[in-house]
Amino acid sequence: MAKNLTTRSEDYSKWYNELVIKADLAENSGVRGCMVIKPYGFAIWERIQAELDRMFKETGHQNAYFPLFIPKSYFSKEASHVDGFAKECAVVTHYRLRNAEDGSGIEVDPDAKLEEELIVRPTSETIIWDTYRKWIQSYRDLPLLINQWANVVRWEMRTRLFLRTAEFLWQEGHTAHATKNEAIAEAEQMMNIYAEFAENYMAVPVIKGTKTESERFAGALETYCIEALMQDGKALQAGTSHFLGQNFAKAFDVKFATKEGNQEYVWATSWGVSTRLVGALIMTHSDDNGLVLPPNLAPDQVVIVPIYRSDEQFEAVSEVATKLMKELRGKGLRVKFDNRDTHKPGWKFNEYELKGVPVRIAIGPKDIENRTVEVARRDTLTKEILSMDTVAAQLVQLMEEIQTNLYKKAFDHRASHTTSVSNYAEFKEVLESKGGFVLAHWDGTTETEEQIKNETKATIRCIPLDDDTEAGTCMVTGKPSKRKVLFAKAY
RNA sequence: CGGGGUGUAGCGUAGCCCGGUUAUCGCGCCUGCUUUGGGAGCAGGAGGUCGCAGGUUCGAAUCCUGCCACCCCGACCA
Repeated sequence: MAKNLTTRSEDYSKWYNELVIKADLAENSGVRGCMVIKPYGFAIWERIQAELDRMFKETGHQNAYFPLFIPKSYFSKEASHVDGFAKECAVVTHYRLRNAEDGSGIEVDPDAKLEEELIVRPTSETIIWDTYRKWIQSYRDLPLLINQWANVVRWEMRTRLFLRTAEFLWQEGHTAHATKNEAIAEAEQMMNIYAEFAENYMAVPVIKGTKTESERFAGALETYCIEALMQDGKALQAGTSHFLGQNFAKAFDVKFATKEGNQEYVWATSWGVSTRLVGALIMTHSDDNGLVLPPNLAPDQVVIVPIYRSDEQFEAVSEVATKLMKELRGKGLRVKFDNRDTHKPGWKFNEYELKGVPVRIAIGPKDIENRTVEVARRDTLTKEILSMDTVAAQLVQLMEEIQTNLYKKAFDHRASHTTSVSNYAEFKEVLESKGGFVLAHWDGTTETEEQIKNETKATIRCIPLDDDTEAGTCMVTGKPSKRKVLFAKAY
């Protein structure tokens, strides 16, 4: 087991580490918590990208790309924003190296000091808003709906594979609107898209809500989020969408001429999800045999493993397998035929289980004789013999079944690990004994939130947007509370 | 940055307290034969600056000093 993976819970780290290493998902490069993502892990990220990108474009967004380096001065224009990120920025101070005069190797050339330091983007609001000033003049230029797929760097003090790495891949959407309501609607729309993606593609049930003031994004007036519950009872923030008000417009002087001819500041949103989603996927569905991928997201939905002894048998099996592969692909399935002769069937079975491929098909001499195939499900670990003539249609159905089953399993787990409590003692007891989400009344103050965090390590994950709005009194202070909010220990 | 811990082959490790031939074992890797419907068996083989630099000693993986890296706990956080 790799020693250089960061984990927190003993029981949990065991299978997580095993999985990540064995499944060839990724390798920690060892450099300040950066991460090398191996091909299979990256293929999962590419699936996430493909589906999200489609959803963004279907809602009128376009992709663009902005620079990695941000001049320091841009950064200081929005005060609360710089407060939020100042402590975790990588800074470029020089642009050249030289050979050391004493021959000791390479050193930074002191003559190549930058007039103004460059910040490696921890997020791109500042450079994007500086650009938007030049792009937006009239209400006809609005709304501006742009997304960027990029890497960002946050110099975290502690890192954790997939969940918190120093450099990570993400998408960040940045939009500008003519009215406040339109911007709020955009932020809410993107939160809903994230929730839809999490639930329909990742098969991860999420709670939609808003963040409390202390958990809010630096510079935002409102932060919408989706919160998921992992198998170990800890919460994971899976995506955020921010209503930024006119803060960035004012800081970067982005005004537009209205129909009436007035100059007004635009209203902004930003929203993002990251490679953390791969972590969410792993931690939601995996079992002791490894990763379990939902069909809608799996890079390979079906893998065909040939069984054979002689070359003649291999030829015969290959022909049937290739034909089946084409038929399945014709039905829109992502299929791989693993015809490597360097590994035995048993080895392949284990490998694809570890990698979480939803369905495995084995075809051997017996099957050719009987016109059958052996179909194995990853989610239930069951096998059945199906007729070769009907298997293609049945598999399309099976994909939906597995997708639904995984979602239901995760949903049931969350349901049984969500507890509504009426007092602080019970709150502590539940956190201690079974963890998970805890719903409780809170008086709405940062002080009480802070006190609870210090005493229990639980934070308010969100103020849910559901209809359960029964009023009550705060479990700590007894002051009035409009509704119960969602607490949990979080990653 | 504070507190604890660990560095031995691609991975995981024994040896260190109490210095002494050629540094242990497993997985993986290579070759050959037999195997192939759940991680094959046998035989042979390759692979090591024992984290780095000093010191003590006839002799250091082992003892001492310094440094480096990584891991765990805390502050920070998508």
